[in-house]
Amino acid sequence: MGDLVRTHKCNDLRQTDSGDQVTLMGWVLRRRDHGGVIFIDLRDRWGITQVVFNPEHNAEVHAKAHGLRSEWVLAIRGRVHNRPDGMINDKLATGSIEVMVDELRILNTSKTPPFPLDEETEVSDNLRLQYRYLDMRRPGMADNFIMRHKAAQAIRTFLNDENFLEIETPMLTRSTPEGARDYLVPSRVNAGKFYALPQSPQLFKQLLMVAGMDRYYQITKCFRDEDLRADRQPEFTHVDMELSFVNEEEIYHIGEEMMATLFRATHGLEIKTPFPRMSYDEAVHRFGTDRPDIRFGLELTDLTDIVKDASFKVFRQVVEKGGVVKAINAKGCATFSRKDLDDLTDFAGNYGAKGLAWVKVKADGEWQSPIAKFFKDEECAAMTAALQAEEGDLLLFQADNPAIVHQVLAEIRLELARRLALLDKNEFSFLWITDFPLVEYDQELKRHTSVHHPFTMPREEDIPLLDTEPAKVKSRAYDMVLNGTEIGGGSLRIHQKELQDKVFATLGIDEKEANDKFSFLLKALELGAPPHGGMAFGFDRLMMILLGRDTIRDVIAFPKTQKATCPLTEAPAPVARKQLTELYLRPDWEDKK
RNA sequence: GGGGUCGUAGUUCAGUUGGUUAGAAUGCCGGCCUGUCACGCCGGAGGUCGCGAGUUCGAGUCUCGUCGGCCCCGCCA
Repeated sequence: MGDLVRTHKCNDLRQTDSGDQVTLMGWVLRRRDHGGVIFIDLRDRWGITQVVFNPEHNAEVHAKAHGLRSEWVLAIRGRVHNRPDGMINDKLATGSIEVMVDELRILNTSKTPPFPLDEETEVSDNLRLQYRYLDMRRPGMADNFIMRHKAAQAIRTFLNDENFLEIETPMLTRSTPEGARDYLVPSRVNAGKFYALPQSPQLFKQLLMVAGMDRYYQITKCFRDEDLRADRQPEFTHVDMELSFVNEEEIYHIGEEMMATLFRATHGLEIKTPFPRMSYDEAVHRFGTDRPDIRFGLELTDLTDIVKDASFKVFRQVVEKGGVVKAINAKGCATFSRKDLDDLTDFAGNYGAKGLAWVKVKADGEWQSPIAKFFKDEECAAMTAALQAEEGDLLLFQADNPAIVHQVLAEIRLELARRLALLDKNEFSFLWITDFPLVEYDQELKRHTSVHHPFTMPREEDIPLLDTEPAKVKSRAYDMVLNGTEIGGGSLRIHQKELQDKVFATLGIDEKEANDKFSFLLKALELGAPPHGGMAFGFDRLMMILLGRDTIRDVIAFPKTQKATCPLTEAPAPVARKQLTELYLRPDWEDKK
């Protein structure tokens, strides 16, 4: 750069700057060489400015500019000119001016990039991640990270103003039972012992409440060693918070105001608060899921009572075995072709459906369907009434145990919404889900497991049920759902040892194990733990929705592939044998090959 | 652990029923061009068809395996 000092960014200059001497630095976005005059679009994080090399203005600099190529890094000094009449480019914020270059310094050259840095070309994920620093130069990507920064700042400002303290918690901590698989870190100075990377700062934030910090937050990394999805990465970011001496209402209020602040800061959008609330039972009953997308209808209708005595054996036997029969009325979808229905049946199969019964409602309410013949007229009429079916509708049935019926129909409901283009990315529909069960029975483990986590407070009036019918106990937990995605959740926590012991017992964690794994928490609960509760938001998912992207990878600077590798650094990678022996690790995978 | 899909020039893709020398666009290189803004015109280079077997007179194309990307199920308190 020599003695050159940047005076402006590439989005700064306007006609009011005409005549000024300026110095810009940035990358060559495009070069238009007319043999005579040469135009370069110079790009930086802020924008684009056209710079001009004219042989009549400065022959030496013009000659040098001939050699410029894409993504070379330049410093240019020159004078701002208003563009000639009719030459104004409306597509550029700086399109009414250009900089006539007096001095050109090539700060660095560049090889031809391995893929075009425009927004249009769809480049393979592998290549993008391998050259992530180039991928991030593309305008659409750069915007994501600018917005992510703004969002984080808005959240910090809001929580600071609400008297929260940002406090860091350890990345090297201990493995705890329950939950996801841990990432483990061997200890060099403690042979045979391991740290775990945190799945969340859950226990530390509770201890911060015991410490009297009263209101804590942290925007922090969490780690879970599970298989990846479009919206799941092994390391991801939580907006984590915890409050003392609060009830649900105060926590809902904080969550709602934080979202309102966030949408104002990022989209300039006023979202409506308070958010609607729905119990877990209602959500599952009406939508088949505890994270319903309420931007559209297509709700589930329970037909179990109507078909329980029908001559259709498939439905009747399901009901006899304690299953349910539910259906969705896909309004106006009787136009679906045989292939559409076959595709939908295959789709349902992904979620455990054994089939997908369908009915097309014709004129006069007549049923066109492979199963129509199994039902009496009054049964058809009762179902038609329950589903509010009209001519032109398509009815989709699912009969099985409730878990399958709900999952299948919930997914079909979403698939129908996608096919019918009912999902508006610019609509943001928030919802609280409340009154979750505390525990559910795990058939494989033959015991109850936490729906939220083991530190969740049961509803007080349900506590006696812990001994008799744990599955009926409701918890004081809540999820925030945005457009069908769970973006956050939390609970009031247990703050008394007796109750925590009781819940551990319900989960099949005996006194020895509880003391072994959680003695530090149990001790703290006996040393003046205040009532407390909180929540955590999945920051990456939130940004993904906010930016209308289809994958969480687009809002993470250096994400992993589906196999949890990093094409850029080639992590994970082998390590030297010495490193292993230092850690008291003796690999046997070579023998196993 | 399982299902699906994709892999051809630097990039994005096409490639018929298995049949001569694997194409297009863009990018790249060279030349021309003084008002473009996805500049234009002319010319050129560029391929281990992911990898390995197999079938066949002959494989980008068919079969099997394998590696990798993506989507999904399971898993993710």
